[in-house]
Order: sequence, then structure tokens, then C-alpha cells
Amino acid sequence: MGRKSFSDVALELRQSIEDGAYRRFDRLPPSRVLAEEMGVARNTLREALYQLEKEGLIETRPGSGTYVTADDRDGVPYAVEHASPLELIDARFALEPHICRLCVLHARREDFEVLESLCIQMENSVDDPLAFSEADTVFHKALASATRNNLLLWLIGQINTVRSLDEWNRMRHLTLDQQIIRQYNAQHREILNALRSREPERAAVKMKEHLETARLSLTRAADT
Amino acid sequence: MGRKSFSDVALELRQSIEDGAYRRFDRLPPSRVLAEEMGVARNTLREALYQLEKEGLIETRPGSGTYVTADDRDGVPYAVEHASPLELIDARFALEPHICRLCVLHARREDFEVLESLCIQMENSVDDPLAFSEADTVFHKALASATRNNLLLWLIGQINTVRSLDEWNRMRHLTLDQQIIRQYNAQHREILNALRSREPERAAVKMKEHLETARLSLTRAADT
DNA sequence: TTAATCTGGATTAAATTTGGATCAAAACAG
DNA sequence: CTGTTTTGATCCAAATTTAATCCAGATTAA
Repeated sequence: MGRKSFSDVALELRQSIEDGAYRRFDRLPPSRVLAEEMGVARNTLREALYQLEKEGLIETRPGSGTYVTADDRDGVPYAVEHASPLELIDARFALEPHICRLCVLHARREDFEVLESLCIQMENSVDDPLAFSEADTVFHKALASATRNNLLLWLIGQINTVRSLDEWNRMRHLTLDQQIIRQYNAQHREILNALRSREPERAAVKMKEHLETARLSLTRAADT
Repeated sequence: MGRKSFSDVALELRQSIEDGAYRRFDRLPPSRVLAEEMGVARNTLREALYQLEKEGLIETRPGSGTYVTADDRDGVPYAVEHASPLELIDARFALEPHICRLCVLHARREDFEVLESLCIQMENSVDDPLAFSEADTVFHKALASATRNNLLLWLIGQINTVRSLDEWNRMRHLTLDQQIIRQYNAQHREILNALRSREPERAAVKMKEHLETARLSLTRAADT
């Protein structure tokens, strides 16, 4: 790889924008500066910028500067938006077992009814990974909701906005065969039973097992 | 980096407001002063202020000054903004013990150095509750940072933006006598030692004890 | 009340910075 | 060797920033 071609530069810039180094409405450094930063001639950089402009990522106003127009989902910061699946599952490992403990303390009868119906819904979706996956998300949110702790509920909600979740779910669907779904369902049942019998530690342990299963299935999917 | 454009100035000011350097109803410095402080012409500053006014962050009254009108810390929803101290501490109970476990896995030497210096700083603040409290916050953030999990770090950061934290801290200061600070310091030491000797469960347990102490001191303060 | 002072608003012209364009020389790939 | 791409240099026109004033309303102190 001798010198950088304009398409290399374009790729590099595209990455920077998508990674959040430059955000919407930000002004990029002046072309002269940027060119030097990237170790490339201003002419080459211009070519790359022209390409990005065609793609609608940036807008260049002569005399003023070139500005990022790509609309990142706004409000959700970079750290959350681009968390890796492993970061995500570690965060869930932190939150959800303790959420189970708090559920034992605060859940009411109607919470159990919601959780029960979600369990049934998931058990009826053994051959429909998409439906299962959606119900699964709702189930975990319902757990957080049952703690009556709005802060925790919000944190779980934020975690669910992670963009890599899409990718994660796509991977999951690959591995979400009937056997795995049945295993998840059994674990959900165990969690719910532990909650019903007011055993916080058992519920937490069952949740940890559940997350461990999910992590395994994730890493397995990542290896393929 | 050439000179600052008005959008750079706007960004800088927006940050200052969101970071709390200028709070609601505060009056910004006079435009002439502010312009010089930011190393920019008054004209440019005016352009930036005009932009912020369009965004509804500030209001400018000719002849009087420009005032911050930002109605709420950005994006942080009611649930988070107004979480009760108990909700807050439950969330910390969920996150921080597991953060300790992850620290054991991911912390590097430089992390321990930071934590060590913060411990020392806290131990030198036995008779300065404010300084202690600030270092305490940084300590817990440093723990999250040492997990190398940006998602967790962000979650902890969000938790620290809870407005009731102010109230909590005020209450804490009432109970933050030298004895309690010494107890906290001992617990921080125990946590750090457990991390250093790579004992995840002991670290988690020590953190739970620490949070339990904090909760007790909180409820005690609430009772008075 | 009055007068001095401080505030932002507005307008100018000059200096600076910005991206746009071009072209010959150099580096590279085949 | 030949054709293509990158480079580096230069000039251009547009946009922005600057700096220096003056203005009118608000505030403050006498």
C-alpha cells in the first residue's frame, strides 16, 4: 500500500463520521488542515469530499467550510449508540440479576400476570424467532418495570436503544432455533417461579444463568 | 486549527451551559468580556448567541444582558431527573458490585494508580466533606472507567446527573462527619485491595457493604 | 431625578480564511 | 515504456471574522 487514493480517504472520513468523531452540524477542519492531518494532498482530499457529498454525508459551503449533514440518531450518545454486544451483555449482567432481587421486594400481582402472559406468548413463539425476540425484550422490560424503580426502567430502556442490538438480534436469529428458544423459555419460567416464591437470590442466579446462555449463543454466533 | 467560527463558539457555549458552568437564570458575562474570554470578536460571539437563542437555550435582553433559559438538562427525562435517592441507590446496588467484578478482569496498572491517588485524596479530606464528596464521585466513575466498558461508564455518568443527587449530597454532608468519612475511606481501601488481589467476589461484596453503609446514612439523614 | 455607566444592536471596511480550479511535475501500476 | 493518479503550487472568488464606531435602552450611583 503505497499512497492513499481518494477512495481510501473517503472511507477513512466516512468512518470518522459514522464513529461520531465528527457529528451532525460539525464543521470539518479546513481542507488544507485536514489534508495535512490525513497525509494527503488537498486535491485528493477534495476528490474524497466530493464523493462524500454525493453520498449526502457532508455539505460543503465555499468560503465557509464543509459540514456534516449525516443524521445520527440524535440524543443518544456515541458510547451508547455504538456499544459492542459484549459491553451490552456485561451491562445487562450488572443490572438484571439485581433487578430480579428488587422484583421480589416490589412486584405486585398484576406484574406477575403480565410476566405470565409474556411467558405464554414466548412459549407460543417457539417457531417464530422474531415474535419470540420481541416478547423477550418486553419481558425484560416488564421485569424492570416491576421493580417500581423508574430509574432502572429507564436504564434498561436506554440499553435497548443500542444500535448494535440490531446486529445482535440478527445474529441471534441465526442461532435462535427451536432448541435455544425452548431453553430460554425454561429459564424465563425459572426466573418467574423464583420471583413468585419470593426467593431473590434464586431469581438472581437464574437470571445470571439466562444471561450466560445468551452470551454463549452470542459468542458462538460471532465465531461463525 | 485556524480561527474559531461562530459555530465553534456556539458549541463551546452550549457545552458550558450543559456542563452547568452557566445555569438557568444566570446572566452570561457581557458580550465584550465574553468575546475576549473566548478569544473571538464580539461580532462572532453575537452570531453564536443568536444561534443559541434560536435553539431556546438563552434569552438576550438588550441593555441588560443575556440570560440562560435552558428549561431542563438536555434529554434527561423526568424519570431520571427526579429519581428518588432510594431509586438511585438501588440502581447503584445493581451496577457497582458488578462493575467491581469487571474491574478485576479489565483494570490496568494505570487504573489502579488513579484509584490509589483518589483514595489518598479522600483520606486527606477527612475534615472537608465537600472535597471528599467530589473525590468520592470521581472514584466511583474511575471504577466504571476501569471496566473498559463505555456503556457502563455512560450509565454511571447518567446516574450522577440525577438532580436529586444534589439534595442527597446536601443530606449527606449533614451526616458526613469525620467518623463516617473514615468508614467510607476504609471501605474504599478494602474495595481497592480486593481489586488489586484480583478477587472479584470479595470486591463485589465490599462494594455492597459500602453501598449499604451509604444507604443507612441516607435513611438516617432522611429520618431527621 | 439626573447623569454617568453599562448593556446589547447595528453598521462599516479591511484582513483573513475558506473552498474551487487549474496545471506541470512526480509517483505509481500495468 | 505508457497511461493514470497523486502531488504540490498558485491564483481566484466567495464567505467569514475582525476591529472600530455609534446607537438606544437599561441600570446604577449620586
